Amino acid sequence: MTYAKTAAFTEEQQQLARVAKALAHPARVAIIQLLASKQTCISGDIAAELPLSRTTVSQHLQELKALDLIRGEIDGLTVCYCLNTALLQRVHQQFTAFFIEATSGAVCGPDDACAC
Amino acid sequence: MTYAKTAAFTEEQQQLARVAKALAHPARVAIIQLLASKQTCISGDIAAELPLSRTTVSQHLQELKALDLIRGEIDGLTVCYCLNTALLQRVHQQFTAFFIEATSGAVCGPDDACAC
DNA sequence: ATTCTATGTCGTAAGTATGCGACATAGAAT
DNA sequence: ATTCTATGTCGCATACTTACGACATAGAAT
Repeated sequence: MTYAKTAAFTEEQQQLARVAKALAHPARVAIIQLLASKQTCISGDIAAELPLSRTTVSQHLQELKALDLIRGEIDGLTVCYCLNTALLQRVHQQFTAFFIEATSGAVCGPDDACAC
Repeated sequence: MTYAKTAAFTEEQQQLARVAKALAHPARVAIIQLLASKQTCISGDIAAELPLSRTTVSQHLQELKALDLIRGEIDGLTVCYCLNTALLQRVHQQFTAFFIEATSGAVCGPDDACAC
């Protein structure tokens, strides 16, 4: 039974890790940036703008959609994706809280040394 | 030749993805939180506080160290880890820039609808 | 010198991610 | 009705991650 000690951590830690995982591939970062830049929620044009096959892009989209970071709406033949900005704002707050917690402590030596 | 389209994305996207990947496991989130909470940069005590074997924790530590997010300093028999707060601050800024970019655009319908 | 202890590395097993071609589906166009 | 087109799903190959026991190393303690 490898893989799956995840449950042993706090929900907060799991949530942060889950979102981090969604951002852990440049294609998904690129997709979010694309959706943010275009006013229109482009659909399969996303695939055309990325150096990946349509299939692979579709999978990345599903991963983002599974976390509800993006949403898709069918419009006839095409599908229209857009960012869930409300969720993204909440996630931003979570990350900020984490980083503030992480950077508020004792500082390491500026070069390479621990402050032990 | 699977795996490795990474190079086709911008350095910025790759960098964000790299760090996100480091945070993409609750154990590593927990490690950073632990190091932030303890004043002393504890070493193998980290392993004792996590529900994972010493080996596995060591691997997670190496991953964080590889990105320079944490630093280790040998002190006799024990090793003393601490956060690289300067880097963490820079990373925080990168994430913030990304999230602001992502949340500044057109907002989705509050319920479920795209604004296409 | 020998033993003890804290860490790290190796090897392995099993799960997961990445990437894509081929197929399926379903609306649009003719 | 048939064909075209935009998407999604399946299955596969390969690579990476996670997790851990067993071994290696190296300083401390006796």
